[in-house]
Amino acid sequence: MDIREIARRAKVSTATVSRAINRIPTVDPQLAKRVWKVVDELGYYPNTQARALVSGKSRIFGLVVSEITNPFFPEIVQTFENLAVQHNYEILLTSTVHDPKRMESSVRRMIERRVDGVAILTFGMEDSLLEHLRFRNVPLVFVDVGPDIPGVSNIRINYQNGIRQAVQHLAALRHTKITFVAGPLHLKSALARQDAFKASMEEIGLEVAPEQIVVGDHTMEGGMRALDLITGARRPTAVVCSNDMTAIGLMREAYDQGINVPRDLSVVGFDDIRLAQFMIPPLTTVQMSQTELAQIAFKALMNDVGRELPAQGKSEYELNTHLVLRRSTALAPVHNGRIKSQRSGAMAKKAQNSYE
Amino acid sequence: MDIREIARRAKVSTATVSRAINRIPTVDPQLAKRVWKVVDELGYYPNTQARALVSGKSRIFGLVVSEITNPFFPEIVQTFENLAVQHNYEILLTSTVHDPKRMESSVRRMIERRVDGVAILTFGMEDSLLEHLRFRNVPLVFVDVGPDIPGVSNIRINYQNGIRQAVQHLAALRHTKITFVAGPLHLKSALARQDAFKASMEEIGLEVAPEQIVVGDHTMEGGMRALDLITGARRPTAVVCSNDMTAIGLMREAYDQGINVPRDLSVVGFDDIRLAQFMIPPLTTVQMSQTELAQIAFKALMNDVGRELPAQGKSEYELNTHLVLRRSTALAPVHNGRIKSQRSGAMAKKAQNSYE
DNA sequence: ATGAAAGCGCTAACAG
DNA sequence: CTGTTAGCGCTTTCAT
Repeated sequence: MDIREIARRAKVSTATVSRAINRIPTVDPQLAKRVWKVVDELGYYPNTQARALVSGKSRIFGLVVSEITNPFFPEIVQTFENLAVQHNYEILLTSTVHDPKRMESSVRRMIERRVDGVAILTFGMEDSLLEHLRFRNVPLVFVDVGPDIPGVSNIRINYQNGIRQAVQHLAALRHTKITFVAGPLHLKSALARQDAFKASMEEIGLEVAPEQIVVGDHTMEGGMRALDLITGARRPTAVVCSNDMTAIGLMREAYDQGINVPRDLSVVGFDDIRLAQFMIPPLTTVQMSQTELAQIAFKALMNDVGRELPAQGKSEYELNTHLVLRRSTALAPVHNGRIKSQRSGAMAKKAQNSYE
Repeated sequence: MDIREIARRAKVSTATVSRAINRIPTVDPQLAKRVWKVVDELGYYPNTQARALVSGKSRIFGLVVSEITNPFFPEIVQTFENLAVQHNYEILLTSTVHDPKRMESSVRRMIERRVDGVAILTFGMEDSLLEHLRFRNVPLVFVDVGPDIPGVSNIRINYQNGIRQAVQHLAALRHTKITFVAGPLHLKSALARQDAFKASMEEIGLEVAPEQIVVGDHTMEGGMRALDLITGARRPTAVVCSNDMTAIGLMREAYDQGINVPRDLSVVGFDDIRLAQFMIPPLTTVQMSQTELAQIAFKALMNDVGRELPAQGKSEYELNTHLVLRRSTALAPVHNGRIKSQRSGAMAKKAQNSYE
């Protein structure tokens, strides 16, 4: 069943069917109705491949993520998909699973399907691959790691704001020995978070000794291992993690070792994945809205689509971050005498979102 | 840049280029090499849309889920994607977000893109929509809810095995008042789990009073609400949840109310989403392997693809379930006297996977 | 306002 | 073994 059959049955030309279906206003309402009637009766659906072939537009946006199973992404993918449906786009989702081969095949698949744009959320991509995409004038949007190339949109995350709030919150609770569990430092995003932490500490005159930074890997397992790294001789009373997964793993290990969060150890995460609020205790964390991120990325792509020229200047977008108070932080325990330390839980509950 | 340009530069016909690219063995190695050289030099990628148009195969599999953000799905999507890459397929991921309109648009998009098969993981789909797909002879695979129609593959989940193990585990820990938090009962999968629970209780002579079944909605929020429903007059000492999200919400609420899991209340989940092991305490749950599920679904689709006839008989697949012991269950507290009750944690740790 | 026909990039007969 | 050519299903000039 194709457009010709519809044309035959509606006794019009294929051109008219095409026009009717595409709601071109110049077609006679009578004819249009006749066409739609046949279309509905036969349950005809236009062939997108054929349309794409002739129009040169696939109406597909590529979405490259590191791993779909990373809780950070599903929210983004869902929002992106919602937007895609609204605008009659499809998404081509690929994951690199931290494998250069997969990254390469990702790009190849995008090109072969002739995507109209690609959002890269993988925290890092080889330049040579990028070239293949740029070469074909595919609109691109990067988060955080975008190169400074015209025609490429970048979403800059303001890590500093949220992390400063986290550090100051901890300081206000009288913590002075605050450790940071970093992510893999070859990732710009991980490095930026670490830098933001150092800067925030210095701002308020707190020194950051080398042992106050331990390197994790942004996984829950890494978070579990990280706890042992920080519970050495000079154990901190608070720890800021480079992402929520790390914080979750760390809290889980703390539980195993009988360390009570937040009484013995305050924990702050980063990202605010949906799960954070369901942790025990609910995780205080720096929010970087996944919904907003997806919206910005989609908008950036839509904005570049249809532009003929390689898009004159690069576009920059910014996404802010801020602390969300929950219950994984408390007043620093009093050093000697083990006085019954207070939990900030109740307070935090009332003050929730006070930084928003 | 198209196949003609390659042909021109390699001084062969387009047919030869096509053959070379598709690795048809009959082409002269000399020519093939010449073709590949040009292809690499120009960075040529065949246009999938054109290929699909002429071959009638899109090499796209549709994947319909309820919500991408439901932690149950990412693992499935990732596995499905891995398999897809291996077999040179793409996945078209759509979510119904529990909205009939979205469900409908899902099907429409699948058909418009001419997918070669669809895996439906939404726990329920309207028959009329199904018809559109069947009408076009699109291979279909359902989980659990599949209709008994020839040409449709079904993956049947054996809920009974896992839930029986859960109930018997609890009984062995001397629990007699065990409550079940069901999911939305209009879902076959939720109903089947509830039935399995009832049957398992009866098998060992434990009665299930009406108040021992409360209805949740398979969300964390629902799990939180469920706790209040069960902590009435005759509070149970153990609760089995219809899915892990419910269990996670319930544990979170228990924490808020000062109810200690597992000392005061044993909790068992269902699904074994990855998060379960990172809960505090790690959640004992019935595993229904998401990886296996995805593999079976993919295989079912691959198996039906290329078949000319509407696939003679329907294919049935089965997926088993089993209990994974972790640390959210313990000996039932002694009723009077509040004797220091033992945690089964340590035991469970050693006995882990004993049911596998 | 409508129709005839060219052509998007590729594959697959068919001929040679 | 290679080339010529006819479509795949649709959109879009260009005539009418």
